[in-house]
Amino acid sequence: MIVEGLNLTETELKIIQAAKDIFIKKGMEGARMQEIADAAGINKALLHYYFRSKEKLFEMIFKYVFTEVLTILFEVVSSSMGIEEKIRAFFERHISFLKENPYLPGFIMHELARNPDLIVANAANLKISTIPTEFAVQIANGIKNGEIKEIDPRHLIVNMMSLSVFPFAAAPLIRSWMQIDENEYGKFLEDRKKFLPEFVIASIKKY
Amino acid sequence: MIVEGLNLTETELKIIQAAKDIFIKKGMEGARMQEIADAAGINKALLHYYFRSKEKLFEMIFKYVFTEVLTILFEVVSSSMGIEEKIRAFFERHISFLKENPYLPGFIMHELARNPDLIVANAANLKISTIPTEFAVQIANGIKNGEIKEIDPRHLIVNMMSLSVFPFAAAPLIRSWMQIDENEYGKFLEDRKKFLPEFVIASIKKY
DNA sequence: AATAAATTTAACTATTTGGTTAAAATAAAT
DNA sequence: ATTTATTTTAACCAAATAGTTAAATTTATT
Repeated sequence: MIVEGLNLTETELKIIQAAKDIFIKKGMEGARMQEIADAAGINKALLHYYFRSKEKLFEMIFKYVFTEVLTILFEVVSSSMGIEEKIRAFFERHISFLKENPYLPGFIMHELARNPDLIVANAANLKISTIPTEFAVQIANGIKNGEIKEIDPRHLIVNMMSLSVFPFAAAPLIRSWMQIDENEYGKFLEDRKKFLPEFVIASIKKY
Repeated sequence: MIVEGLNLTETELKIIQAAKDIFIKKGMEGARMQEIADAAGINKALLHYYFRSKEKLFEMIFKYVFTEVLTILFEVVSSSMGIEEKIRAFFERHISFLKENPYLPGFIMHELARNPDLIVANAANLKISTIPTEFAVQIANGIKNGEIKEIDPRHLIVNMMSLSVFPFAAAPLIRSWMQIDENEYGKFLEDRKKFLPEFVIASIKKY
């Protein structure tokens, strides 16, 4: 899974899973090696026996998580659907993914702020910039055909990301404002799966 | 400024300003007392002489920053303008504010994830939930009058926040994707001041 | 059974860091 | 000039934590 291709011991897997959870929840600086060892059901010595240092372990986890996020993120956008269908699919899938990984947005943003070079090192490999090109072309065609308004595809993509991600990154804040519990907030997020596509489509469609 | 009402020594001010900058950039756990002392141009002993502990200092800074953000955030929303005017004013002012405090969104989100109780302690005092009520009523009226579509005001507000805040919290990521420098990204954000109001208005207006 | 590999135990090192202390030095107030 | 408040110096303490080590123990391989 995480290590490209090859074989992973059961122990290595347990470590990686534990490290992923804890790093994502607490960040690189907040995470404790002892805590990771405990969560993996092993001891610190063995943890260092498998992964030399906290940094190495973190970099590996970050790389994997970062890749996973970007994949989910652009998978739909670069698919073969029509624009409206694509927008609907994006929010459906992206919000579902974030519901299962609610701490992910906060994690990535914080680690990015702490050490922006993490991207330079990772993003470079990950054909980031090339993936959404198809979508940009699609938008351009839509504009030509008169189906949609003249719009900068970059703004549109950033908007879709914003609308999808922010409510997860700011969840406790928004919940406190709305004065609802986690369960109710889950419904609110579920609502958005239907609401957001209409919101976005309405704003770019020509009448 | 930060301490309600009263007199602040020049030294106290220097400390508070330094602490604010460093806490916002590095977070509570990432910040170092030595670094704060250095940035304030004093020494650690004096820093502790004024502010007993890191926690006390942090809590004070957080409280202030949190209040500042919420104020800016809801100031426009609860003003006396019409809906469209209000939406335009919101993005104009909010994006301007964030441009001057680009690390703020990441900071607040991270600290909230780390310790959600920070809100319970702060948000309670800050009439958070009451402020945007006017806006909700305004939306409700707009719907009745047939000016705008039926829309949950909560979604609208969360959307406006998302569109405004996310590009700052995820700046390094987006910049890396767009392959542009800080200056160009500044222009992109400036663009959004005009683009976002149209985007939002188009999606809620009835035709 | 014998050998090798994986895991635990537990004590230890080194470093970082928040926080303290007491005395000396400087600046401000009277 | 004398007293008081502020600031520096610099050594120090205590706690947390990443990382190491070597021996013992368990588990898997042959």
